[in-house]
Amino acid sequence: MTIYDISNKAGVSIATVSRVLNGSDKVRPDTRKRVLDIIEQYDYTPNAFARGMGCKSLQTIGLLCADSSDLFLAKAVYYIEQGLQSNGYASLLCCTGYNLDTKKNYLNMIISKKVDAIVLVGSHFIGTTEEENQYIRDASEKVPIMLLNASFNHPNVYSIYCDDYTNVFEAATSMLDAGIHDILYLYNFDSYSGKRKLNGFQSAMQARGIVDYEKNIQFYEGSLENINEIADFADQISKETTFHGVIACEDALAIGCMKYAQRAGLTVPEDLSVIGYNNSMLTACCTPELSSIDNCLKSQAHQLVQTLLGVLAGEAMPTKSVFAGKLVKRGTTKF
Amino acid sequence: MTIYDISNKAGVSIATVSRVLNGSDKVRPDTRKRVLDIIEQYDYTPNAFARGMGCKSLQTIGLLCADSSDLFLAKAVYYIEQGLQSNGYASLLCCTGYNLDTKKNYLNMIISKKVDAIVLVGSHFIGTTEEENQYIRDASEKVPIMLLNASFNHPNVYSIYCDDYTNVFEAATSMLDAGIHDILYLYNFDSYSGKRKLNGFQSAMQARGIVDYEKNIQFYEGSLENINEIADFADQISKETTFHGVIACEDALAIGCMKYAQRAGLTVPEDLSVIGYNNSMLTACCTPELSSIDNCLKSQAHQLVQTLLGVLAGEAMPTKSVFAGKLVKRGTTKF
DNA sequence: TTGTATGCGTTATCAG
DNA sequence: CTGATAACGCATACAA
Repeated sequence: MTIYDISNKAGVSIATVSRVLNGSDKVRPDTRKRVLDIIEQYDYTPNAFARGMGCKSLQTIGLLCADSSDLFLAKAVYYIEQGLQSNGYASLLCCTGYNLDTKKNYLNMIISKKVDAIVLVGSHFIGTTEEENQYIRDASEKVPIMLLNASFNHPNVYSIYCDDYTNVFEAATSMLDAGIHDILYLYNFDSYSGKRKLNGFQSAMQARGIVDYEKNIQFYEGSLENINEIADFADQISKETTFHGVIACEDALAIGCMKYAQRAGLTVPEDLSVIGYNNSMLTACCTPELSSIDNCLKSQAHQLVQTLLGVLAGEAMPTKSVFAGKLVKRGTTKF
Repeated sequence: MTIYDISNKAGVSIATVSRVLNGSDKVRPDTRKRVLDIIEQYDYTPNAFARGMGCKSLQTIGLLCADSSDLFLAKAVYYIEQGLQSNGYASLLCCTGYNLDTKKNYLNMIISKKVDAIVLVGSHFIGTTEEENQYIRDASEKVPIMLLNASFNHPNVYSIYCDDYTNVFEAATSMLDAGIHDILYLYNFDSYSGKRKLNGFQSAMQARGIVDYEKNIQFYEGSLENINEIADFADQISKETTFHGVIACEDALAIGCMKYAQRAGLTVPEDLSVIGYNNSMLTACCTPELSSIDNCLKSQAHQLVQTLLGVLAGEAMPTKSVFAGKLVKRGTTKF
């Protein structure tokens, strides 16, 4: 079924069919109805590729996400897709994995599909060196780039993120204020956001004149899926250093530490205070419930969609939208 | 940048450029190199739409998933995408939501993009009536349809699933054997898989001559994200009926029940035995750890990809691949 | 081994 | 309001 078949059966030209398809008002009502009936009858759908050749907007946004099975990223994707969909945009979602070259390839691939804009979901797409980020600059020449939970200064790149630095800084400071000076900082990514969080921790330690805190900064490279493995890791650490508080850059890491505490016969929060990050559903799964930093993902996603719509409408929009997160206090902290 | 620009700059015809692009061996090495250099230099990527017009395979598979933020579905998508990618296929992922019409629209949309096959991730796409499933039959006329965690009899439709019926039947029977006769069955979806699980429970009850078990079958319609809301729900139920065992069709529901037990001062598993479903990371997040039915998602995903590759290669492949799940016993059961 | 010409299914620009 | 026709960028049979 092509537009030609429909035009034949309806006794009109393809131009008229095209007009009906695209909602032009310059079609006589009865002609329109005749065409629509044929379309309905033969269950005709225009060929997306031929349509794409016309070079106009396809009302499609490219979504790039490192790993759709990550709790945080999956939720982000969900919010953004819903927001775009309710504004008439379809989403093209690609999971790139964490390899830089793969990310570049996917980005090029998705641009070649003539998307109206690209959303990079999560901070894994921003590297540290100029060179690592060149592919983003290149892409921004062609379409607007939206960043969720990351920041990057460049024309046609819009950043929406949460002030992770301050969040961790304040959480760490609260813990110090509560008299806990030996804090374990646990992280699992060197992404943009991961670095900001780490810096927040370091600054808080320095500001209070804590020395030797570097030995309590630990990188976990396993999977977040495996809580018991995280607990093992915490157990290992406990043999080399002491800590009465934990700040983790992911809720799963924090819960792994709670499991370690339980195994070691420690009581949370009396013997060990724990703070997670993302304020995910995991916070309610453990006992006591996990205190966690909320980086207001939902608001970020909403702001991202609004900004994107504005950009596409040609309006001037803020290149940076920064949200303040907050520590949601539950049972794993006593302050 | 088009194929014409490249051909001009390289001093060859577009046919030659096309051959280089598509890896034809009928190009002289030095010619190939010249073309590749120009392509590299101008960072040229072929237009995906023009390419798609040629009507051949685009090495792309359409993935439809109701909700990418669902823990189980997100993981399924991840496994499938990885499997396809490592076999040279790109994935087009769409999150449809749970509305039937939306699902139909997405299915048509994705078919119009000339995918080589479609994977319906999760059992939410299979309805009970002939009519509800007509859209799947229609789609199967055009491309192979792969079902993950669901079953549907129709030519060109391939089902990969776990025997949910037996899994729940056996779990319930084990609980009955352990002397627990008042079992709460908690579920949140009437999907294909949801119905099979429920049937398994009902059969087990009937087989043992348990009467009045229907009042202990409860449907939870809230979000799985909110564990405390699930606990509230369980609390409500406990006021109308008594139960010393819980079987839930999702780990999150089971954990909600554990939270209820904790609030009510009940000890798990002494006062209440709990079994979840999916054997997800949540099982390790609670105390005691949750016994859960493993529906071997990873194996299902692997089998799906292998079957799909076979189908696309024109080989005869099994229309049904059924896996046996198993109960992974942890701390919430004493049998 | 390389080049030429045609078709793919739309949209958009003209005429009428 | 409607129709004819030219792009759009690429793949490919057919020629050379």
